[in-house]
Amino acid sequence: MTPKEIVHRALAENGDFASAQMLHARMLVAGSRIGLNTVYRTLRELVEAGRVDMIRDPGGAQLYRLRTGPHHSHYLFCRTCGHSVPLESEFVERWAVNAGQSHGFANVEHTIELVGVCAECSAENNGRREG
Amino acid sequence: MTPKEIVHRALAENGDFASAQMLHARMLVAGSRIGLNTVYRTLRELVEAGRVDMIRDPGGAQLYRLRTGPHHSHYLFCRTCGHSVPLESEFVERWAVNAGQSHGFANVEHTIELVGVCAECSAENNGRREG
DNA sequence: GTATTTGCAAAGTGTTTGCAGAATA
DNA sequence: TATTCTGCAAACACTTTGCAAATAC
Repeated sequence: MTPKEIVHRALAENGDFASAQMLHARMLVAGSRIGLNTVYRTLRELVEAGRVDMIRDPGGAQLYRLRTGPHHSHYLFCRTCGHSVPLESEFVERWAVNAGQSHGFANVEHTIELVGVCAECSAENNGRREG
Repeated sequence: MTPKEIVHRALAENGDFASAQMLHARMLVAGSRIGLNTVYRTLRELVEAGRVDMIRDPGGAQLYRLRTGPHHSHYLFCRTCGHSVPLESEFVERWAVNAGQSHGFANVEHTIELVGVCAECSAENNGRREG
């Protein structure tokens, strides 16, 4: 099995966003002999090829997830369990393009991340308040 | 001059987004004796107090900028010269809240960053193509 | 046999923490 | 004197790079 396949499989089995190191650990547990640098390299390639979406952890770490549709998505991410939901984001896409154009900016890329607590995790914390 | 004043002044003089280390270097150059950890600490406090906006560099580094208005802003950031423009973002703000609610997420925070090349930098690169 | 790919470990980057000394009340 | 704040340097987490062995053509 080539590294690319190993990484792809790990992403597919994981489903949600995971860090390179998490994915690497899983691969090792699954019996694959693969280096962390290869995982990073492959993930970078997949991101560049548009087959994987990448977001940034609140701590700054990069998290990866197999892209579901043909376009890049923005996600709603649960800070408690890590579950993520792709969003219908056509509006913001357009807003982003507009904002760039109206200020004379070229080659505008955007990063949009929503982080909260999903319904399930909220339910578990019913009696508690955070903050 | 207290560290808080030093940091605040450096932010004010810089105007645009700058990393903690850049700001620290400036302070040293300006003759202030201050530690990098104090800069980080103070910046964190200012962010928590809502007086400074923080974004993330494409490389993951944290950049800080004195907040201009009463609310947090989103910015259009030039990847070439580092210049930033605060955006009118009421629309996305609402989109973000909506997206969170419609999926049952609570305490949703958002990160929205637009990175491109500003008009001036584009002009300088007229004959060139990137990528 | 040459060019590419891989894995290990070391280096690099940005940020946070531990602790002793200085300033303050 | 007790408390808080500050700076240095070390620790820390994540990512990238250097290099030799393995693989492919």
